Amino acid sequence: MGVSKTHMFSLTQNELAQAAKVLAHPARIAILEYISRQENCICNDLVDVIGLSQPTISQHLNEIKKIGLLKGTFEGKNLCYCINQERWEELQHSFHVFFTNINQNCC
Amino acid sequence: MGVSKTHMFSLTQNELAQAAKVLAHPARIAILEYISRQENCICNDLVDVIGLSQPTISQHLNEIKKIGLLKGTFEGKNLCYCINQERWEELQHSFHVFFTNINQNCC
DNA sequence: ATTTTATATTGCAATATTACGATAATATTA
DNA sequence: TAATATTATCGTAATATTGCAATATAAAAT
Repeated sequence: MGVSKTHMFSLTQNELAQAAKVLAHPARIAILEYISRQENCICNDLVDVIGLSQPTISQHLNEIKKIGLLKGTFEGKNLCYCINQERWEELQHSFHVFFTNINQNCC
Repeated sequence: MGVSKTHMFSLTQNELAQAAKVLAHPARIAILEYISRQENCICNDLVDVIGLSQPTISQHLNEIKKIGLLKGTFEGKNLCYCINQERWEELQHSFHVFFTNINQNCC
């Protein structure tokens, strides 16, 4: 039907899937990489760098924000997006656990 | 428009996004976790375990197969799905590089 | 050869995602 | 205050994803 039956799965499974969904678009990968390269974290040239329209970039940023990966000032001019280090390491850990816990000794 | 403008991004960015997309559904996380727990890699009870219909499971398995994460026998009865260890470690490495290369010293 | 068992494919409906133009909102600058 | 610059939101169109019923396919068992 197009609706993910999230209730059938564990919280951990859903959270990992949701994080993966945010990374599941090259624009969002590119945005995260670009923000991380900025010294001063003023990211108002994101539109020019990525090459998508301003509303689209805004939408992607919102997806990234929703899982808590960005922190900083979000209002007005000269807004300042930065990677939320704690959240970032949290996700990194989740992916790491997932990848290392998979047992591959078969076949 | 609903089409990802993949041509605007690097191969690395697209590949990571594509891998993330496969992990972006709790059913596929659950499927991978279940397969990895099986000793003998005979996975014909996946439908009962996951709780989605057989066609839906088949579809999800196909998504996982498409990025080379599964190997084994794929035809007929008693088919045998297993994690492709090499591919798995390749993806693990890609995610690891992505997570560690992000510079967070800002704000 | 027919039945049984297990997976794949097709077709369709419902929902989600991606993208952008138009416009609104907010803050800075002149 | 008016003009400018920057981001957010709304509305809409196109495409993708998710899920299942129905059906097809393939191998094994009877």
